[in-house]
Formats: sequence, C-alpha cells, structure tokens
Amino acid sequence: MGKPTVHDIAKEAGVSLATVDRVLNSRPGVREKTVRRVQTAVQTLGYVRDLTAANLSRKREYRFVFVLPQGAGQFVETLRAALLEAGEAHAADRMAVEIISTPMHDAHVVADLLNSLGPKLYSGVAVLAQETPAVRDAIRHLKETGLPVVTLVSDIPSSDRDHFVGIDNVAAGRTAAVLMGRFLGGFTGKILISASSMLARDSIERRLGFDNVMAERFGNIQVLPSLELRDQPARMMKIVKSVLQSDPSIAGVYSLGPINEAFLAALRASGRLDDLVVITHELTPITRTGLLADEIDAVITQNVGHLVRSAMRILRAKCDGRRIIESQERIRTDIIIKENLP
Amino acid sequence: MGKPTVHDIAKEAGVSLATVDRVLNSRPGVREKTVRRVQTAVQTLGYVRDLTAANLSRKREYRFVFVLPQGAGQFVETLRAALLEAGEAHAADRMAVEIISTPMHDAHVVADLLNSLGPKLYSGVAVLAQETPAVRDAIRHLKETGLPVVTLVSDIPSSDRDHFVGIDNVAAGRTAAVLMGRFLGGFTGKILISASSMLARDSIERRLGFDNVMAERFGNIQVLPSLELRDQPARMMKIVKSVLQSDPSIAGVYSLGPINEAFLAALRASGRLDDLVVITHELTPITRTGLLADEIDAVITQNVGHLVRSAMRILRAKCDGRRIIESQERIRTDIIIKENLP
DNA sequence: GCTTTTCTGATGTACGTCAATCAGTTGGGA
DNA sequence: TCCCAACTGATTGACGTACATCAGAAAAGC
Repeated sequence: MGKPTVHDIAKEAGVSLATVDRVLNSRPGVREKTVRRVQTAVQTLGYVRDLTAANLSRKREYRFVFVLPQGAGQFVETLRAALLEAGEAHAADRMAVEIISTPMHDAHVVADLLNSLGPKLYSGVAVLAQETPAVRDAIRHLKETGLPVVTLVSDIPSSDRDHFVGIDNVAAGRTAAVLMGRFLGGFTGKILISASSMLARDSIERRLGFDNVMAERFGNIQVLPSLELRDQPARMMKIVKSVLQSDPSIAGVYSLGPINEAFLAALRASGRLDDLVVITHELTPITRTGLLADEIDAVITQNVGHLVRSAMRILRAKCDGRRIIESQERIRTDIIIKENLP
Repeated sequence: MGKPTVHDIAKEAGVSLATVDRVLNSRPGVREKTVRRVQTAVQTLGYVRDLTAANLSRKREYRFVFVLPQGAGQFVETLRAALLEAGEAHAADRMAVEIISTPMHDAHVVADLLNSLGPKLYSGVAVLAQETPAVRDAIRHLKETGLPVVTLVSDIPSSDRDHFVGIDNVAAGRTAAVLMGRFLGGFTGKILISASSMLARDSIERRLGFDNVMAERFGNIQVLPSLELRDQPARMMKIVKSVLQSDPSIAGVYSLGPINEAFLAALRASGRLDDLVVITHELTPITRTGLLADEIDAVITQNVGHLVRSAMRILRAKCDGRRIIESQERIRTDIIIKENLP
C-alpha cells in the first residue's frame, strides 16, 4: 500500500469523494461535523495531497514576473541571466518567468508598471526597485488584488510585501568592515567609501553596518564620507585619482555596491592599487576579474541563483497557500576571495 | 494556445500518438525516418515533456538512500538534519530519502552494505565514506546494476561515481591559508595543524592547498606537521595545551576538519586563545559557538542544505536520463566569520 | 406533514503522459 | 504471388486530483 489518496480518505471517513474534495479545497456546503470527520481521517492516514497531480488537474500555470531596473550594471545583468536559466529549468514544472525592465531612476514609471499588473496576467511578482512612496503604494495595491509580491536585493519594508529576498545588508556592511580591519592588520589610516548608484536602502544599510563595526572595533581607522559619482565616469576618475594620490593615509577602499569598470580604472590610474585593500559587493565579471588580478581583496556577495530560486519558491508557496520554511529562504552573505571564487 | 502537447506533435509530424510516445521514450518499433520526423516536430513546436504528468502517469517514485557514517561528529549530524528536512519538503514531489548509518572505521561493512543495495530497493545512492578499494569496488558494482551514485563531501574518484557533491577541498585549503596569512598580518610564526578524524581524502586535499599557499605567499610562516589525536580526547588536551604553552611562536591553528569540543577546550586551557588565529572547517553548533565567542576567527564550510539538494537533483536527473546543469551543481566554499553567520 | 433549505452522494470529464493491446499497413524476400 | 516481418495507427485505461452537475437525503421552518 502506497501513499493514501482521496479515495482512501473517503473510505476512512465514510463519506463520498465529492465531500472529501469539498473539505480539502475548503469549498462550502459541508456540515461542520463532517468536515471534522474528514480532517481526522486525513490526520490518521497521514494523507498529503499530491501537488503535481493537483496542478495537472487544474492545469495551473505559475507566471512570475520579475521587475528589474534597466541599465543598472552587471549585477542586475547576472541576475537577469540567472532568471533566464531558471525559466528554462522550471519550464517542465509549469512555472514561467518573465522579466520586465524599467528605467532606473523614474520611480513613477515603476509604480505605473506595477499598477498595470494583475492577477489575470501573473501569479506572482518580484520587484527590484527603490523605496519610494509611489512604489510602496503600488506594491500595496498589488497585494490587495491578491498577488503575492516579494522584494529583491533591496527591501521595501514599508510596503506590505510578502517577503524580502536578499541578504541582511547591515550584516553585509559589518562583514566588509571586519575584513577591511583585519586585512589592514592594525594599521592606522583612512577608508574611501564609494556609494553605489543602485538603490538607496541597501547602500544605506551597508554603510551603517560598516560604520558601526569600524567605530566599535577599529578606532584607528577613519571612514571618509561617501563619494557618489557613478554617473559621471570621467569626473569620478579624476577625483578618485587625485584624492588617492594626495592623501597617502588612505589605506582601503570600500564600495557599497558593485564596483564598475570606470572606478576600477581610476584606482589603477592612481598607482596605489597594490597597497590598497579593496572590498566591494556583488560578484560580476568585473569584480571577478579584479579578484583574479589581485586588485580586489574581497567581494561580499549574494548568490543570484539562490536569489532567484528562493523568490520562485516563496511566490509559489504563497500561490499554493503553503507555509515557507524560513530557514531555507535565508540568503547567505557570501565572502569571496580569489581562492574560493566559484 | 498554451504549451504544445504530444497531441500537437502527432498532428505536426503527421503520425499517431502512439508513435510519438514510442519516439519520446525511445522505445523500439519506429523507422529511422519517422523518428526524425517526430524529432523535428518536437524542435519546431518547442515541445517540452510535462514531467509532472509523466511521473504521475508512470507513478514513478524516487527513493534515494544516503549512506552516512555513524558517530562522525556534528557535521554529519547537521547533514542528517538537512536530509530529514529535505525528505519532508520533497514528499510532495514523489521523492523519498532514507538514511543508512554505517560504522565509521570499518570500510568492509560499508562495502557490504553498498553491495546489498539494488535497483529494486532504491533509485539512487549517495555515499559519504572513506576511499578504500572495497568501497570503490562496491560503488562500481552499484553502477553496473544501473543505479546512479554520487559521492558526498569527500570524493572517491577511483570509483565510477556519476558525480561528486561537495566543495573543491584543495581550494578550501587554499582559502583557509590566505585568511590565515592575512589575519596574521605579516607576522612570523608557526601554524598548528589539527587533522580531521573524518575522511582521508578531504583532509589530504585541504592540507595540500593550505601548504601550497603558505609556501607561495607566506614564506615567513611555518606549518607544523598534523596532530592526529581526535580519538583520545584526554591525551590530546594535554598535548595541545603543552605545545601551545611551550612554543609561543605558534600564532595560528588550522583544523582540517570540524573542530570538536575537546580540541576547543584544549585551546582554551592553553590560555592563548585570544592571540591565536583559529580557522576550522564546517559550520556546526560548536564552531558556531566558537565564532560567536570570538574564539574561532573563520570557518570554511559548505552549506549542507545545498549539498543534499544538489545530490537529489543530480540523482533525479540521472534517473530521468536528463543532463545536469554543471554550473548549478557546483557547491561553493563558504567563508563564515562572526558577522556573516547565517 | 409539508415545503424549503442545506448538505451529501454519485457520476463524469479533464489534465498530459505512459503503457499496453490489437488491428492494419507497408516492404522485402522467397 | 504470397507471406512474414517490421512498422504504424487507433484505442483504451490508468495515475491522483479538480471541478461541475444533478439527484437524493437530512435538517430546519411553518
């Protein structure tokens, strides 16, 4: 005798198949007493609904849409690639993923787009966007229409998103700080901070964690104000280069977001890359190259594959009304150095 | 129009459903020419077989057995826990996991056990065992009976296992060495090495990687011969304590396997824990506690959840005759410090 | 006791694939 | 020409669940 089926339950509870079906799918038209009879039968037999058969029957299709910023750099591109791969891998499991790109700096376009999504088109939404009132309200609206929503990478807690899929960015900043402090080996010096052009909240949280650890444990290190010059590569290059050359007490560089080509070039141009401890976020082709060339000392990152799979698991669980296993959905903060580069 | 089904292919290829089925399942009785007709139809329509429906139909059940050593310490216990969790989570997907424990130091018992497994009982096997001729031959025999086999954590490449699920242990040793060298900050000193009591190959590979990096990059650091005293806690405690107290030039400790309570106690008893850089493998309750107490500086580990999920994905892919996505099955070498403790 | 409502049973179809059977069609050799 | 293969078609019944319908039973109201 294999796993119990609805038939077994019907027999055990002494009711018909139709009634079992009504109870299992919590449809109306069953007396309270009978509901309990069925439920105890489910308990005693240890019945678990065969989800694949169920989905086959109702020919359910999960269509998950991922809203990502356009032109936000290589990290988002790797995320995009992971999504495409996941889409293929899950084609057989009746799960389809779709990616919608949005302009990076126009929150209203994002909000409008989110508002245009509905439960008829999709069964779940994942959003990577800046935390603005418009976006927050749009997410709330989505949730009201019954769509499960998760935020990606940078949280938007003020919205009522079902879950946040990403790392604890405060802890990530703390991690970066400890590595920086230890790699510097007790030296006194200054740290140059480069602000990410990505999203607000993740950068703020990382900076917070970084500063906290520096203040607590490495009093001899001074953290400089953030440089925010990502959108003007030429100008940034000049400034970074001159700052590094004029102040030899700068011993480390911490980039709150993924480093870009221009910034790395600026570091190279300063001629001080060999002495500097450079720590950045997110494993991308550029940061990978930097690690291999011993230009970057450590990368704090999150596995995009895990991000995507976790988001899909969570959305799917919400669709099915299942609970999620929290411990399984916690995204780890990965430390990558040249030696453990995947 | 949704996804194409076998019916659509039959229509497109101008053959009957039965023929399509024969081709798809590579059953005999179809002319070469017809096979090609069907295959091109599959191509043009972009048909992907609905695996859930297929499995439902053939009421396939995957029974995977994991052979683990008994009493091998907390790491294997966390692996066990992850397996139980995975078993529950995949009950709905018609995948069942079973754990069989074996005595740790008796390779013949392991081999006999493996030889007793067969394709009637299980659809896949995962083994965590020492690499001995008996075990190697047993695995080869299993493969000959048609069962897919993967090795876990410590590879047995001489067997013809389908895949190894675990980290690159040479790289892991290298990673430990770089962290050790950098955390020591250019000091001159000696490193105490504690050999794992776990399995041979993984320890050897880690030691190899560690020594390589030390020789290449940190010439001022001397790596001592391995201490192998895991089975005699009392004696080990005395030796470790006296070694550390008598030789103040020892600046770091590297444990090739998960540290155990007795060893950590010995380090504490030496009174030198505050100055030592301690690096060990595998995140377990003990190493976690050590990290939190600032007694351990870093832990090189592999995520047991990923291990079991990867093993199950691979075994299942082999069962279904599907190819696996290599990049998705590469287990990362995780660096854990107090700040990014999950 | 009668009607009305609420609950329950029985039955059937669908989902996409697998597997098996039986009948029919080719093609090649004798 | 005939026959025996080797192929192919048509059909059918699982697999476990969802969902709809209709008839029948029990419960409630009068």
